[in-house]
Amino acid sequence: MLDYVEHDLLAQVAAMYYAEEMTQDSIANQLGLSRVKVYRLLKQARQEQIIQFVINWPVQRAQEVEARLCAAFGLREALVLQPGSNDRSHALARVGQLGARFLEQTLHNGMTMTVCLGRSTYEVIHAVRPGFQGRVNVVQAVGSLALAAPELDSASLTRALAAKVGGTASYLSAPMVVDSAEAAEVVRTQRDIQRALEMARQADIALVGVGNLDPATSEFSKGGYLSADDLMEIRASGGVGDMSAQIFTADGSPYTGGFNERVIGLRLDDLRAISTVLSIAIGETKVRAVLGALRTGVVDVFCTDLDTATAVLAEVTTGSLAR
Amino acid sequence: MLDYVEHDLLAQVAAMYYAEEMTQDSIANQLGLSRVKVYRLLKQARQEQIIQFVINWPVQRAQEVEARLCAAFGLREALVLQPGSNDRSHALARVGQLGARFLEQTLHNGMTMTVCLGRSTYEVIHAVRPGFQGRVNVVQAVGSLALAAPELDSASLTRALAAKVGGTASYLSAPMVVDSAEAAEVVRTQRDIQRALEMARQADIALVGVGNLDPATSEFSKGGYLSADDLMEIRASGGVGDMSAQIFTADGSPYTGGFNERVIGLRLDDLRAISTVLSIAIGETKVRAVLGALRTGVVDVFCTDLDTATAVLAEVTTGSLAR
DNA sequence: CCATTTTACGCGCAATTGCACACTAATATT
DNA sequence: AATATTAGTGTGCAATTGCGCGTAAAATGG
Repeated sequence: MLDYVEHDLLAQVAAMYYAEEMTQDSIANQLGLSRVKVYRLLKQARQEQIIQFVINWPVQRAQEVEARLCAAFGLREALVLQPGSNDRSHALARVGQLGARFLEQTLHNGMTMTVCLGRSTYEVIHAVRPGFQGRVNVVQAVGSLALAAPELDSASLTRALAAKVGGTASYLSAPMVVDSAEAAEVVRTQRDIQRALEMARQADIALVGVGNLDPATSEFSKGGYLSADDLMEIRASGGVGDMSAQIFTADGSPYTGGFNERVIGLRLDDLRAISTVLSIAIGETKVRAVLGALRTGVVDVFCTDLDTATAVLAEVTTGSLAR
Repeated sequence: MLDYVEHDLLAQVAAMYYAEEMTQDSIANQLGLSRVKVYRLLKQARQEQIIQFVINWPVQRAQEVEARLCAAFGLREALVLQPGSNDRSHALARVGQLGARFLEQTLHNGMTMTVCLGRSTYEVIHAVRPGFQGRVNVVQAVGSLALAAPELDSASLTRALAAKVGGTASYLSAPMVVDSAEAAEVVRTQRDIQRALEMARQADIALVGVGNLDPATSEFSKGGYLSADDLMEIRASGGVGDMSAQIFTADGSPYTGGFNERVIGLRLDDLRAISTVLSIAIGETKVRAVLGALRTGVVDVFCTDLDTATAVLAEVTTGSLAR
């Protein structure tokens, strides 16, 4: 964590440089530092997110599609980003912002929230603006995974979010997947684990991404927990995607092939009991996974972009459920 | 207002430059623009607040003092900024942020809010981050004033806030002060004025600054509405400060010397009826004005810095009410 | 206590940026 | 139609910034 005076200096310098558009040189003179020092402080300030660049995208939501999504899946709310005219490289970041705004609106003092893992989740948390929504208890919803990108892990995200909203972080200090259902049961009964899981179950809000089980992009395979073959087998026996590492089938029921039981984290039933489950996913490759996810009845608020939303709606109306 | 595609381009460029730290050159190449063009777009993006620099100050609130303020004046909430160790040039901006966070927490869909004028108010609005608190109706609380700094006027602030939160602006198209109480009565009965005032009275939240009546700094004298002599006379007959251009005395009662009646805007009684009046003020010169303001019973939430707060509390305990 | 590693600092130069100025196209004015 | 006016665009150069590298100070550890 950052010392108060350091933090203050970083903020000071960042304010002078960005907000007041002073040159690094004059900042250095005024504060009695060398210019290089100022340069480095600025770099650190960006790194530590002391300064954040909030971009006011011209958000256009596709309200008609939102309404159709709500109707089709019984959602409480849908947030569908109408993409910008030009490139869509920022699509995920912008959808993340959309989700972050929802969170900012919804989070209040004293609430508990629980977060899973993945890039979509990361983007949402990243887009949350520091402020004092204050005293939010952030709980890790699922065990840790040695990912290729460690900042996408559930524990990292828990920490990041807690830092942003000035709340406390509660960690689930366990691996995400263990070797057998029996081992998982043993782990789950450990006092600290049990406590963390119970806290997560009591959360007011859950933030979950939707994973597809594509060997090329799935976090499972990147983390080395499941080989491409394993994934293919799961898909062959009906799995289409996961939330919080709980795999489900195309009709939204839990996958019964024996993976879910090995996971330390919230179950689909646990999520269903949470009053506000915010789920985010975009991309052509995730359409079938999203369809399954929405059918689990777990999701209350779904956030995506127009392409994905229309693809999902197209899939559901043509009734092409065949695998 | 800004075209969607322009807005999108500005956001695009700003995102690439600031968030992704690309050089202006590479942005230009990628988007097929000249570098100078990119430079100008960036400049515009800052100007139009398409990009905003959110600085995460290490906010330390002086909770003990907050509690004492609440107790002394029956406030619902007090927000007192503990100043940073080094310079305090940013004090007002930081207090503004504190106020802005409160607003962001408090504002919800469909609410109505009303704003006055002044630098403190400006800073709060400036510090509100764009997002979709959505569909807030922002109403001008007091007529317009030809200020030295036009961006501090009630109408400008109304527009600025409405743009930020993506809501609608309702203007009170009248001068702030007219020549006589009779003229004011005539103006107030005009249909549009009446409508705007009524809407302001129904507001859920009011944002007001506290003015002192110092000829050197007061907006009144800068705007040429009151000469230094007039101000001195008002002070001599008991006026110590104003909120929403309504002057009050040291004990918090309305000033009866015949200025308030000439103002087109919310009266103190109107403000008192609003459930959340957020008031901001800092500075040694405002201590006596603040003291009076807090005694009017109008203010529900007061936001300031530690110096001002302690000075106000010192004043109230020593009982130095003498003018 | 000294050797070794780590951390912090600032010089100097190449890359990047800010901006004055000149130039062109579009629009308004006579 | 001719001319003034304005808005937009690109060139060139000075100012500013980014960062590799050598040096010194502080931490580590035997």
